Amino acid sequence: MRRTPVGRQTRARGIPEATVARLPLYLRALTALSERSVPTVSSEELAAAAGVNSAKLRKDFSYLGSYGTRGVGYDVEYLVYQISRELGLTQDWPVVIVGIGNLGHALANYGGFASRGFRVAALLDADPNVVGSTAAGLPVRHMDELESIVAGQHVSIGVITTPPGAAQQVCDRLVEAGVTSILNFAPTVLNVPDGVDVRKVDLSIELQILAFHEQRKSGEEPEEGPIEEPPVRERTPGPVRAAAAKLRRAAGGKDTKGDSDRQAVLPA
Amino acid sequence: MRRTPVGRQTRARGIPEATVARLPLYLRALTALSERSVPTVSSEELAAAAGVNSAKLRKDFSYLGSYGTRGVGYDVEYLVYQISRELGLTQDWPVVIVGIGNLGHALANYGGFASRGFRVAALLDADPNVVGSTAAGLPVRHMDELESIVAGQHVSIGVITTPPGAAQQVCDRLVEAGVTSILNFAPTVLNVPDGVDVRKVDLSIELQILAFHEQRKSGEEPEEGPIEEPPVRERTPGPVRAAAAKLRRAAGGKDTKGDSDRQAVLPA
DNA sequence: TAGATTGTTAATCGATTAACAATC
DNA sequence: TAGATTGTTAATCGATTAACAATC
Repeated sequence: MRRTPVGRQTRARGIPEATVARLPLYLRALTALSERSVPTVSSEELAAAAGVNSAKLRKDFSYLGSYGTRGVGYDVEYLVYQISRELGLTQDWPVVIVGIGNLGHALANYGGFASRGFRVAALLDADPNVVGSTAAGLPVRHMDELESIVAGQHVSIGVITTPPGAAQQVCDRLVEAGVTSILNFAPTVLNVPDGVDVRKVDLSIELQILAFHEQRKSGEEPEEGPIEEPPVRERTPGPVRAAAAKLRRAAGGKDTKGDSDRQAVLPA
Repeated sequence: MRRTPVGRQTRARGIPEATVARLPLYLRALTALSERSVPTVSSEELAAAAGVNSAKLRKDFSYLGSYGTRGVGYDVEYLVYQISRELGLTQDWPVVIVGIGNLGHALANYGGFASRGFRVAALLDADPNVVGSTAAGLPVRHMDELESIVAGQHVSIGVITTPPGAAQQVCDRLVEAGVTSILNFAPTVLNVPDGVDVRKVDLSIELQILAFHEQRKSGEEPEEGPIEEPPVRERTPGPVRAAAAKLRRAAGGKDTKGDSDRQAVLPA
């Protein structure tokens, strides 16, 4: 366990992860208020804008310090600054994107990137046909340059948008080169040494979670197959694969969903 | 609170959200094992492949039922089927993608989409210049067709990849048309009625969370400015905006990071 | 039977929430 | 002062984890 020193003055270190994950949401809402020149905001209003409840917001802010004024609310600009600083956004974060396919392209063009301290230091790809093209005005450079770019530009954050098969290998090279934070879009579990953070963004997982809940909305219980035979449970493992796969394919045809009314969220 | 009936036979309903979110990870690891024709796997092995610890995995599986064999492990094919069914992946999920910019394009081409029951029913865009082009072999259709497509193809899942300004409006139309699950890539908080699920994928938020931890790794405490004056706390809100913004810009220049050794994860 | 591994219990930890005293 | 709203407390809830009895 890494132990960070306790704050010298007021605040104790150790902001809960759940709070850290919400700070960007608050910051976004505050930035919108700031652009509308709103001077102050209450926890109730800000919470509504960020999509959380106000008790949670106040608790979250209490980890940062006492930045509000009782009876009044929070000063928008002041809070924007405090949260930005807490998140480390008052400094510049050069980022490399590895794998310039469709997704890498999309990310390179993503506006929100530059807006908050993040700067695309380089786009990298292993494919000679891609290297030399440009994306978002930047040249795509060859993977061979990874190490020198990371070292030369002090890059500590890498984004992986390669095919899944290449992700671990790319990750290893990034870490070896000195990157200590990785945002992984490839559907792969990455193994990294201690001290390296990995976060993942996974479309497929998100869709599957939605499907889980959707299935329940349409009134379907996935427990036992309603009419069809439930797949035979093979107690003795061994040559059961083919049979099980067959069962799975057969079960794939089942679909009571097409009949249900799309509008009815909770049909009887 | 929605109350689902208790399972008729063995299992009680109500799988914890944290467990649901991990089922796709297990499924992916199991699918890889299945492709390698591995017949059985222990909780220890599977947990390692999925990047969790084995106690958690066994607890998770215990919510689904008793699908393992003591002393042996889990039958890979059988478990693939059970988890697929639990997640609702044994049925077909038509999906619409709204907003065919860089990201929408990338998603349309995403292979993992089709692999697990999800099928792109339509690509939609409001821009006449984009409508009629093709992405991933599918024609981009106009937003006007949204309602008829959702109704006609029983679409219950929508993916929003529009600019942030259009997201809520698109969301409203999707919900009105009958969509009850939304995956939102736009950096906007979406308001939806009860019964509609929203999940969000937000690059900017993920990067900010990484930056937070990265800042701590480089030994920097964001508490009080080390040398610079901490920004003046204006107690009386009002015309403080300009001053605070100025302070914020000034503080942006501060950067002790460039000096630190990229390799040293925990410098003293 | 002996060895292996699951499924479950119980303890612990972290996050959420309502309520309200403090205070502007 | 009266009204409003923060910051904090304490209760509750949900998730994680180690340990081990059950059992293949």
